Amino acid sequence: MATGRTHRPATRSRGIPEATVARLPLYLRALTALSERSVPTVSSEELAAAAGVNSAKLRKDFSYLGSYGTRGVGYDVEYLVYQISRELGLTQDWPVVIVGIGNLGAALANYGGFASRGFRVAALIDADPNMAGTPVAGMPVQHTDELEKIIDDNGVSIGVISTPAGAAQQVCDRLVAAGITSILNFAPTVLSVPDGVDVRKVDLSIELQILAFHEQRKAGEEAGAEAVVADAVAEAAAADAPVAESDAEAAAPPAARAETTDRKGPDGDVPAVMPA
Amino acid sequence: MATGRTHRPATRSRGIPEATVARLPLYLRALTALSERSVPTVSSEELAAAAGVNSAKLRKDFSYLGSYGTRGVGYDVEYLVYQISRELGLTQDWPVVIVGIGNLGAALANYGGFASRGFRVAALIDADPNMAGTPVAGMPVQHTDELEKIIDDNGVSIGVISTPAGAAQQVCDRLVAAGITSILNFAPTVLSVPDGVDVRKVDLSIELQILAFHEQRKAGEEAGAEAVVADAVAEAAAADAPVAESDAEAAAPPAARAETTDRKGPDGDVPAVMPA
DNA sequence: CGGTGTGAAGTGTTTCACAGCT
DNA sequence: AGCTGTGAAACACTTCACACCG
Repeated sequence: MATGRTHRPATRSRGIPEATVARLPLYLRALTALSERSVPTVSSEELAAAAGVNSAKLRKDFSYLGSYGTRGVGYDVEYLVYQISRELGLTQDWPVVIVGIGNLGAALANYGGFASRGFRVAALIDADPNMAGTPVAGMPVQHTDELEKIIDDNGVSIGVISTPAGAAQQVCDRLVAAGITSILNFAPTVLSVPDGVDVRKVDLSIELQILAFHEQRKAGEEAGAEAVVADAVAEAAAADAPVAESDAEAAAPPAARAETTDRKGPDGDVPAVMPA
Repeated sequence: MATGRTHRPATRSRGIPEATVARLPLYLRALTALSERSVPTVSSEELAAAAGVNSAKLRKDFSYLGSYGTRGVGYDVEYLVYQISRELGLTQDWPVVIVGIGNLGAALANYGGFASRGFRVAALIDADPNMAGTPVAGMPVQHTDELEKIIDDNGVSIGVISTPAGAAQQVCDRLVAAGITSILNFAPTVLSVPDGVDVRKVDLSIELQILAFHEQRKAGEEAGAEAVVADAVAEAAAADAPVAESDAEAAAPPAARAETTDRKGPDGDVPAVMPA
């Protein structure tokens, strides 16, 4: 392996739990909406409902930030918006570069949610020379050759990778070498980065796969045969006992099972790989 | 609030922990890559490295699926690919509809990662009548009016929402009414759905905000002033003692007060809100 | 040996429930 | 009277470390 990636000692950041940090943006969004409606205060119950969490969790989360509420009353909306923004570091301006201006990159460049939260798209970068100069979201696409210079000139510390999987690691290496320390990766690949560099990934197909898993369970359950079916199969297979049952559409990959090795597996509808 | 949403008893899915389910797609991707290179077997160590997790976790994860490895040898790649695919429900075909064909919707429609994993885009739907018929990713966009019919005709159970935030809940309600039970939401809003409907969300700006948080911490630390600063403030505030210190850029909203790190500082004062 | 599978220990997160402030 | 803030209990997930087996 290259460097120690996966390494996420989770920014033991002095105190705020990761799980809480991940929810702060959610609270902030809800609060912002309230603020726009000029609502002066909210109770943990109301805000929790708006953010889609339960109130105990919300109060516990806020307790890590300090005591920003008033007992018997609730929280002051404006004050909280400010405190959370500050905690998240959104009171400062964060220039970001987006590398890989395909469909997704363009979507990101046009995404209003960035600009509205202290993030400023400093540059759009693509390896295709033909794209250079083409305006996307009112901004000319620049060539990869400029990458280092752009990052340096703008003091960029956050990079977004929306290139095809094949180019991601390479782009990542250049970003890191150029001084970037936080990366948001949309390419379906595991990136290796040195310690000290933070990587978060968003994988569209993974989310769908997780949904499929639950969807499958639901189907199984309502079909009368408790979700136990798939289970029994798995266990039988594990136990190596040839599944005698007939009620499962699972278990025997054409020629898989006991003898393991050999064929490509299922009918052919098994994945087929291929990254974005 | 409407129904009991947020409700995620986490599909106590007869055993497999949510955290494990979320990693299965990762393993699957790594395995698929190995499979293409015709690698017959992998050790937990190797596969873990490829998937970006540690080997103990991987072995524990696999242990929930059954005993699919061979001691002293490792795992059979093809066999594991099949087992994981089956567990995730990818051996069957999942038709999905994408509602909201803007930049992001188009990007999703073109995303190869879907088709390659058993997901089939059954239809692209948009509310703009002018888009109807326009081909996106080789497929004509259909009007929202057709939504119910499309879902019914194709037996769709998974929907992707990539509309603006304002339209999301409404679209969601229609999807649910039409029989959809799993939703992948890209709109920056909390969706209310009845029990039994699964929602996963992907919020681009939230990911960036989390990165900003960590980035801020890094900056603070290397700036000599340990991250303890913010802490002292929080604690002082909690203790309710009016922060007498001078070294904190926190505590006072509207007319913020003493600045330490001084960085961009709250010159503009309290944020300024405004959502996506 | 080498590497899986897994109890047991360790760590992190959520939920409960209520004391304490306004 | 109402709602926050928070210990403590419950639960979930991760890591350890080693027995066991091919």
